[in-house]
Amino acid sequence: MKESEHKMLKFNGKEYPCCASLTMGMIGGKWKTVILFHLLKKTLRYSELRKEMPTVTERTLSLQLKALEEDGLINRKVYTSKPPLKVEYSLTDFGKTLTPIIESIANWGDFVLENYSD
Amino acid sequence: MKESEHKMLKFNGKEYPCCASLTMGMIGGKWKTVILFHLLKKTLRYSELRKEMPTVTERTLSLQLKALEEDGLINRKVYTSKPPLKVEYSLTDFGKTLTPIIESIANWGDFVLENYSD
DNA sequence: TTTATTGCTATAAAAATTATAGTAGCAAAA
DNA sequence: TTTTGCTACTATAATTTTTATAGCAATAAA
Repeated sequence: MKESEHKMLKFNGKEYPCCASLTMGMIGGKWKTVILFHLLKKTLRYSELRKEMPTVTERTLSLQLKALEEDGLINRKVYTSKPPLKVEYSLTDFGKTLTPIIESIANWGDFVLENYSD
Repeated sequence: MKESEHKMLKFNGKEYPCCASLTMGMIGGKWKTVILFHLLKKTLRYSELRKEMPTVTERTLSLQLKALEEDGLINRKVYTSKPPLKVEYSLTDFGKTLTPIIESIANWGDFVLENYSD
């Protein structure tokens, strides 16, 4: 089988070479899982997310929120059209199917800190 | 609490704002989980990995293999110093602790294809 | 009146990824 | 015997992603 004949998986108009890369295409951005991790506990406003993730730039946060929304993983709700704005982000039902993955990713981070530190 | 006072987690000389970002720092490269996914089943040579991942460039594959090695997740074994070379990559014991995460990432990709396609 | 908050966007620089081509020593095919 | 291919990569440059820094408009508090 030639390289060009490698079977590609298609989802949401994008192509992936395997099931793992499909998942990573949706949650693999540097900050996407961190966003999802915080939204797991509760709905958060833009400014609340920013406080939870002080090291991410606003541009990146905006872009990743948009990507997550486009992939149907989170909802964006605007409560007032005039300033002060109130925008809330929450997991969709589809996004909630990621819960076990996000939790195990967070737990592995804790596990590493406890067992492999220095 | 000021932004600058946000508690940072330290591991392997790098700093992360939360446990999820620590994990993603190690497996969050665009192709790292795909590499790990293939090594989960068995040890593979460089050329075998390349065949499994035809859409990744060799430079990126090399760089990500090096990063995974530096983080202690995979082993690199050279069998002959003169050409033809034989280089094998395998999971370390530490890398194997990621098994449930990598598997759930791959399974979620399959799940999405089965239940949310078109 | 100055400062802060809201949820972002504009511009430019840095970092990550991709595209393309090339290396050396050996083996098989033409 | 010349061409082609295999091994595990590296070099250079282009593109894409992420970061850094600053700024917006409306409102409210100091």
